[in-house]
Amino acid sequence: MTQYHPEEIEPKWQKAWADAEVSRVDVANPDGEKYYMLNMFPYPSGDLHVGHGRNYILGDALYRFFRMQGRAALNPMGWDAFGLPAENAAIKKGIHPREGTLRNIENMKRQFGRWGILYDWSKEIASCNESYYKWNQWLFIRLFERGLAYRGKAPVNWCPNDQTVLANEQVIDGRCERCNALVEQRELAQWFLKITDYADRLDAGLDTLEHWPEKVKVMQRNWIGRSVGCDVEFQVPSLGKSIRIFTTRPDTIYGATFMVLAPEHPDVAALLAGNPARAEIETWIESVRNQTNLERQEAGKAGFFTGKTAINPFTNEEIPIWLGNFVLMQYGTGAIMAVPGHDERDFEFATQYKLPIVRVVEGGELPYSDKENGVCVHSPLINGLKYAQALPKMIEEVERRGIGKGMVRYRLRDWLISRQRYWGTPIPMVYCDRCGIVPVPDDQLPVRLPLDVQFTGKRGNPLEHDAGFMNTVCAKCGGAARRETDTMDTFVDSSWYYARYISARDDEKIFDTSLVNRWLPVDQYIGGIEHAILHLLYARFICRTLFDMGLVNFEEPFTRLFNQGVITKEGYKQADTGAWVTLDDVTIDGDVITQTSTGKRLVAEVGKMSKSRFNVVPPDELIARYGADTERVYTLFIAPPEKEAAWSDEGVVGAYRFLGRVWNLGVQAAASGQQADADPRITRKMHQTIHAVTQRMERFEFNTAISALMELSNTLGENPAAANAREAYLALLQMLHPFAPHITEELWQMLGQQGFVLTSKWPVADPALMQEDVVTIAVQVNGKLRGQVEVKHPPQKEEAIAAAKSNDNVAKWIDGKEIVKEVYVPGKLVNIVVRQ
RNA sequence: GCGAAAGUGGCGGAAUUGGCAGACGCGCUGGUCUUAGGAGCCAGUGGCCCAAAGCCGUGUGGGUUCGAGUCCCACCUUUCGCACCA
Repeated sequence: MTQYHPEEIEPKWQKAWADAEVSRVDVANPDGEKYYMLNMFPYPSGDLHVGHGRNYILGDALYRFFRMQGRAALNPMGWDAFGLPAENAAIKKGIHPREGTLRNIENMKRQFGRWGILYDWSKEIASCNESYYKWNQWLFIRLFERGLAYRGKAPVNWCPNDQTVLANEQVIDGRCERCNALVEQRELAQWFLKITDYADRLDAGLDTLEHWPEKVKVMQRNWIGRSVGCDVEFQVPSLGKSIRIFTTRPDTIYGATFMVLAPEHPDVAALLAGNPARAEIETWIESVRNQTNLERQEAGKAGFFTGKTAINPFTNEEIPIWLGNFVLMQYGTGAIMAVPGHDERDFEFATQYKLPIVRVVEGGELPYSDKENGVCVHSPLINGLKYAQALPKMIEEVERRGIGKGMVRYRLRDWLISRQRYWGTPIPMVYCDRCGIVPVPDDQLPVRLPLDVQFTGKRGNPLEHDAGFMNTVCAKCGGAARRETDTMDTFVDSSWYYARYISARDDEKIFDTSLVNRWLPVDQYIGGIEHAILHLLYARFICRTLFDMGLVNFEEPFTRLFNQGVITKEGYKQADTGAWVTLDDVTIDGDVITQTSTGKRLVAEVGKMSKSRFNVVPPDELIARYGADTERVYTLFIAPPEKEAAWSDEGVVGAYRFLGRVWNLGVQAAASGQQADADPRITRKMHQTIHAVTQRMERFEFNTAISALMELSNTLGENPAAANAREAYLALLQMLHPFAPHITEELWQMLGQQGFVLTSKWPVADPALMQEDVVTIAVQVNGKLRGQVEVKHPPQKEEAIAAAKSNDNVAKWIDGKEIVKEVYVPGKLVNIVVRQ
């Protein structure tokens, strides 16, 4: 009997699919109803492990399923190819970022191929290629023209030793990860995209995303942080001006007993004039300035009285103006009215500094901030009202008096896209002494990244030392000018790539609007939860700007979103130092785990696969031993795909055995054919399985879809020579194909079928044939299971109850007792209730 | 602290609307084939006494119901997200 040799058949079918260009889609003339599915394009880090595989295998299984369902499925892939790691490798190992990146891309493409994943490579894109980043630059200029790209000041992490800007992840405990120097904060002029202009639309749009995980929408909503309230001016007589505050609770304004400003507030200097403690306060302000928000919070609330007062416009009382470390300059106006009776933070501050606390809302213990039930008191204009009525009334009054207006504010800040880095899209702007900031004209795009540069890791961005790049002429006046040396955040690259796939080779325009409108939005987007906020929010933002430019006719780029869970595996670390240990250095003896080389005690910890934990499972070895089909089946069988799942080396064997059994059934069927009589169990099981698997595929229940296929295979194994086994076996191959594409193609061919399984038509279940002719009914007495009876299909109530009562064991429990009630659940259960 | 999700055999996990808890697989036990088995095949496998019968059993405690893993209330644990945003 022929043995199952995955290493022989897998390359064969990978080549056959490639030769037949099975995954290529003609977007202008699709063959069927479009289905655009997309895996988030990866950063080409070089080596994929089985944890990464989950994402891509899942996508490929869906892709194959939808194709077999007759959809024109598009499944493109590309590379998020710019970014810091490649530049770090250039500094550390002397490999040019481009060279390293291209090499990694080649390897990852090879790995995708070995997994049997079908992408339409004719549409491949890599963000580091000119043909892509040219359009990134083009898009940036369009945003600039619309006032959505602007320059502003922002602090950066600066390493004084290396003379360079550091990303947050390069700062470890406040020090440079490379040279260990203390990192400073520096203010630099940088490019921003005005995402805040779209805050309201991005927030409202979330409500239309029915097929997104609730979790992701909540995270985005929190990030946008929409708050409705109003601004109010408080007069400061000693300064002869007013200070503006923002509040979401103008209904509590009668309870505002003091005011607090952020230490960075512009009026602080004037307010401190004449304060005897001024020097001390200024020292404090300086120390707070150097703290991050987190450090401020950990320090606890602190503040100082400025010595000046403001007038509460509703009580007309003088209230003290304080400075406080808990008030943030970046939000609202950097100043608040403090209502300690009805705000926990204000309450804490007031208690600490013995400031007056008054109640203006009745309903509970102070601080009381319940907006649902609280009722206003001591607030002449709104007494007796609840928040819902008091809020509009107070806003109206504030506006009538001309001391403020209703406001909606957001926590969302503008998107800082400047990176003082080489390996990214150059921002296509020029600084001219005469004309100021001038965009590079479209016909001069792309602004190319020079390839011949030195990577030292010192003196900042290599582009700043490249005279050929820096020096240019102004497009407006023709005079000498200097190029922008900042490059773009790679999230810009990924904010619109899903549209570029449709026109990946178009050199004339960013994409073909009519084709993009035909294929987008993406029907199914698949990726990790780590992109729940930034990538997905930026993509939604840029999509809206494209909509406003008339380039697309939809505002939401991704109709359905799926976040796969991570794959974990146990790693081992030293109990005392916490240092991770390689697997080959671990000795396990019952519950005692020791490090072989040192004899130290180790502890096992299950976590995400990563090189630093030495717990990655490389697919190459696994595939060499069991084949890609086994890895695919196991990966999808291991757990529901959205859940975290622990990889088990033993578990893989189960998938391998299953495929081995499917193989043996096929070999048997091909050799002997079917001589025995048709087995009605097989036909029933086949239709039941088709029904179950189809439904489970649609619901992403791959683990139970596979278990249904195992059941069908087990049923076939009980009677492989039945005359109807072949038909059921072919259906099994088709349904197994999305999970195990290679073995199913081989067996399909072995059984003399024409064409690919991939291009065959997904089987359809006949409900009439699913029906069992004998129905097993569970019998309970007083809700406890006491027996089972069989009745003919279709089951009748009277018949079922009569059969139940005549069951020996059941009779034992009801004899001589009064029957109170007989419950019948059609086709499933009888419950006889007797008086005890 | 706030918000969300989840707690089921030794393990991963099944169980549309409340209706036979533990499908499927791993592991384990026994058998079989074998020079050999970390391969294959067959059987068994929630706990309590070997079996039958029975009793117990889905984080804990209550409740609703003929019937609860599923619904309601309170609590415990874990994971994730947010965390001075006025």
